Formats: sequence, C-alpha cells, structure tokens
Amino acid sequence: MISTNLLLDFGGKIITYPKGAQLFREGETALNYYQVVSGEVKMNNYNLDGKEFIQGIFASGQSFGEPPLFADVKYPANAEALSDSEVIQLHKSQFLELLASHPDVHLRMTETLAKRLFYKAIMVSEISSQEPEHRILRILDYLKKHVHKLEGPFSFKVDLTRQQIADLTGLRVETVIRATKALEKKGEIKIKSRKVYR
Amino acid sequence: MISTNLLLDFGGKIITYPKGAQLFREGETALNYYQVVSGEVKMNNYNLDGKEFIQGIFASGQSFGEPPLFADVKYPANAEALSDSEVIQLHKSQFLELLASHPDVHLRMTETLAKRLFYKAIMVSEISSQEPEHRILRILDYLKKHVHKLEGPFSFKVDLTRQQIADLTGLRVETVIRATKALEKKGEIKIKSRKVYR
DNA sequence: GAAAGTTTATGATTCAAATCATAATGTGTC
DNA sequence: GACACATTATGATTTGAATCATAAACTTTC
Repeated sequence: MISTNLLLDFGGKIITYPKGAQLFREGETALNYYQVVSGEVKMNNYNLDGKEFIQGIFASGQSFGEPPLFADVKYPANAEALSDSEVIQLHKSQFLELLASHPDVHLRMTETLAKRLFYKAIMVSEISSQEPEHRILRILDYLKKHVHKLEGPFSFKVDLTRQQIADLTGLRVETVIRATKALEKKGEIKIKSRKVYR
Repeated sequence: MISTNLLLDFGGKIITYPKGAQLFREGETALNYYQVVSGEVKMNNYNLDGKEFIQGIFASGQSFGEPPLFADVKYPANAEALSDSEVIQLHKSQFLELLASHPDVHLRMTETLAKRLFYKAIMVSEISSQEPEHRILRILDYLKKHVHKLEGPFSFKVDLTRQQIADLTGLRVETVIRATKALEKKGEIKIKSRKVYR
C-alpha cells in the first residue's frame, strides 16, 4: 500500500467504478498502477467454457495489476469491481518515477509482490494436488493469516459465498458446499447461519 | 540475474551441490539469496501421498527463492539440484544492502518477481480449469516465449521428461503421454524421437 | 554386451468430482 | 408482503483423469 497523498502528489486520480465495471481486460497492456480506496475489486479469468477463476480479491489499501508495469507482459487476467468502488489510478511512467525517488516505497512494493508470489506458489501446488477439502482449508488459512492477520480457532468469518470459494479454488459450487459440510463435521471449520468460520 | 562479480563483491560465495542435494526445505526461514551459476535447480512440493509438484526449474543466471527474503514468510517449497550445480549464495542482510545501494539491480529484481508472478497467475488459472492438453500447451508456450525467447512453430525443443511435464502441470505421467500424443495428432506439437517440439 | 534402471507406451478399471436436476432457504426490491 | 433473484442444499448420473498392470523402447553402468 502506498499512501494516498503520495499517489496524488505524483498525479494519481481517484476514479469511481460501479459494481460490475471492468477496469482492464486479460491481454491488454498495463498503463496504470491501481490501488483500492473503497469497495472491492477482483481479478479473474474465464476459461473456454465460461468457468471463472478468481486470481484475487483486493480491498481498501491494496494494489493490484502491478506485475505488467515491471515486466514486459500483458495483463494475465481481468479486473472487475465487486461493489461500487473508488480506485486511485497512477500512470505507469509517474508510478515508476515515484518508486525511483522513494526507495522505501519500492521495497514495500517488492514485498507486496513477494507475498503475492508466496500465495500463488501455495495455491498452484495445492490446486494441482486435488483434494477439495485441502484446497479450501488452504485458501481459508491463507486469507486468515496473511490477509486478515487473525489467529485463534474460528476467529475468521469468511466473507465469501460458496461460489466465490469455488472460483478461488477451481472447484464447483456443489463440491464446495459438500466439502465445507464435511469439514464442519470434522471440526475444521464452523458454519453459523450459512457463514463459514475458520 | 545479478552480475556474479557484484554478488562476490558483497560477500557472495560459490557453492557446489551434487545432483539430488537439497538447498533448502519447505517451511524453513530464508537466509540467503541464491543464483545458479551452472547446472539446474528445481523448486518443488510433495503432497501428502508423495506426489511431486514442480514450482519451477532454474538454470544458469537465474535466481530462486527470493520472495521470503522480502516478505515475512517461510519457504513455500523445497529446492533441489537437478544436476551437479554451482550456486552463488549471498546472505540476506548483504543482499538487501546490495539492493539498497544499487536501485537498478533492485528494479530488475522486481521485474523478475513480476515475471514469475505472471507465470504463476497463468498456471494457477490453467491448472484449475482442468483439460490436460490445455495445461500442457500453456506451460510449453510459456517456457518457449518467456524463458527461451523463441518464436516460430516447433522451434522449441522441450528438454523435459514426460514425468517432469506431469509434475509441472499437476498431471500424471500416463495422462501427459496420452495428451501429448493427442496434441501431436492435432498438429499442435511435434514428437521426434520421443522429444516434444513446440 | 548383458544387466539394471529410466522413460515412454498402452489397455482395463476405478473413483471422485463435475454435471444435471430440482428444491429449499435467504435476501433484496418495488 | 409478494415477486424476483441469489445462495445454499441434496440426490442421481456421467465422465475423464487417476490408478493399476504390464511391457516395450531406450539409456546407463559395470
């Protein structure tokens, strides 16, 4: 996260997107640095038969879509507002200037990428290893520990629908529903009024 | 890739690992920056029933295992020498000093992480979407374009065994064998004396 | 150059998640 | 509060990759 003021100083603009709006599409060239001010943005892919895969969900203070600003690649996924959202946009060239003149910010940016890489490394190995229950627990534990910084059993109220969990893990809704029930029976999670707690 | 001389200047040491040696293990704390001088190193996970997943294979000039040096996380995977290998190791603190005093190197490091993130984003979505043939093509195309920088049909000789392709894609050997044959029939790849060309 | 070990190959069977179908429950909206 | 819509739920069936089994082709080692 980069301070809003600093971003505005370098020419960043706050833009409002209504729920469902697309900020950029898979395959496009990256032009801007994006950071959520309010609301939530997801990055996702659709495969050939329309099935969605959610790469990540980003909330207030989190940036997304930075890798293509550094490496010479196109966006690997789409970005879409999950709710009405405000997002700071800063043009690539100004963003790079900002980093060049603020080494501490650059280092924190590197740290952010490193964390995201850590998450992806876990997910890719986990998803490849099959076993739905495992996959689900892993993503819940990741969100709990690394995103919400929570500890202690059932302290994490999962604010995701079963469908979203499915799209994050590459499973199908029905499978997630059955797997979460099985996990509840095993005492790994709790379900209170349809919400999952971990 | 950071120049060998620079790494040595900052106190890096060249260490030789025999084939099969483990450089670090999943869950350990990261102490060093690693860069391959000669040979090949893979990073991998083993799931509960012993199935391997290869996160990446790193050859001369490539670094690996950097994310935990930046973010406060443990290694998400093991590192193992695929052949007798020489590796430069530089202690974390000296590595961070190096970056602080060489902003250009830091930026290239960020670029490396960004590229790796791009690859993981593709793989995680691809793996989750099932369809073995797709998964295989995707990893081959990635290796061809982004690692070996090749263009033109069948210009890329894949120097991986079917088992390694399986471990990179989360499939099983038999599935890879059948899928590559199907892909050959469709003209997507060529197989000459058992080697895959893409 | 024979033996041992890898890698590729191929058929038969199993199995678990996807798919299909249908409904109950909950939430939001006019 | 009635209607539309989203989410959760559950059972039956299909399907395709994993698994199991076995062997051929190739490579390495002594």
